[in-house]
Amino acid sequence: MLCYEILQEKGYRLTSQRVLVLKAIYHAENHISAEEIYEQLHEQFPYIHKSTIYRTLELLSNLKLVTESNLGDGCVRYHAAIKGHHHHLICNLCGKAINLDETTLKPLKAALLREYGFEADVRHMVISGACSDCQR
Amino acid sequence: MLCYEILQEKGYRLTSQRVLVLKAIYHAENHISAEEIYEQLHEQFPYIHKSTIYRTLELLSNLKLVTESNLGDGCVRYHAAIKGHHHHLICNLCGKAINLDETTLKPLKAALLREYGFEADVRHMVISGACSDCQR
DNA sequence: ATTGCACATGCAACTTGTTGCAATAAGGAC
DNA sequence: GTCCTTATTGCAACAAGTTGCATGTGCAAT
Repeated sequence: MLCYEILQEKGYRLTSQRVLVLKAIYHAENHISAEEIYEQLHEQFPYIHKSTIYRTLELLSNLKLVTESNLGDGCVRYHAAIKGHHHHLICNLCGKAINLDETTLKPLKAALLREYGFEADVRHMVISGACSDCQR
Repeated sequence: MLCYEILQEKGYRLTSQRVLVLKAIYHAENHISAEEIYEQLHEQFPYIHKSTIYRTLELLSNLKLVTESNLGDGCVRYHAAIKGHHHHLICNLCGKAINLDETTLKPLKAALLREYGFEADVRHMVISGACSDCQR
């Protein structure tokens, strides 16, 4: 798996804890929170410490191997960067998360660059509001 | 001030703590965090408890009297809703926050409604990326 | 002005995430 | 395989925010 090589290339060590965190993220169906990763791993491998999970996620995030999203429920969720980008529409009322197609954001990205010279990183984009079911 | 009436109209009590929190938010130059409000008020009025601040902010936010924004620095910041909406472009590199004009978001809002039936609440919108100064 | 009651507050215990530091172990040199 | 260096980990103390509950207080009725 490429990620392991990227870690080593940059001089980071390939520890069993890091491999386990990467696997957990890659095998997760959807976005997964730090706490979910911790609970999942700690059950099988009780020696793994909470702080290690958080520090590993910070590292992987800095290396762009995983993507962080704050879906507004109070915890940051992680996703394997190699699986591609998602954007989310979060319903404030029922909590549903709708995956958003990248093309919908392209005009905005272009407008921000044109008008503000701002290179938007839409990987982190989360838009809250009301989904079609929850509107009156 | 209208806010006090809105509180009472909905059956909430007008306590000195709530008045002080509202004032702090209205008099703040920019967005202000819960902790800043707490420190500011606790200095003058030591009887005010941390949990009261957090609960008051949650209430005011639910009543749409204040707007929450997560600028990505780890804490939620508050802003008086009556002062109007801001949107932010946050630079991942230098941390600068650029105010974003509402008109730039209108096409996106329309597209989300058209394509997903999603009524986006752009008051909470924060877009991260790289500002013009920080791009190579 | 007084009373009663439900809402709001203060408090303390708790949860969740962070940090400093000593012990451990990855991985290169031999 | 063994040794050495230093990044990484586990741990424990800490920080920030949340929650349950007894006490206090706004405010409506009298």
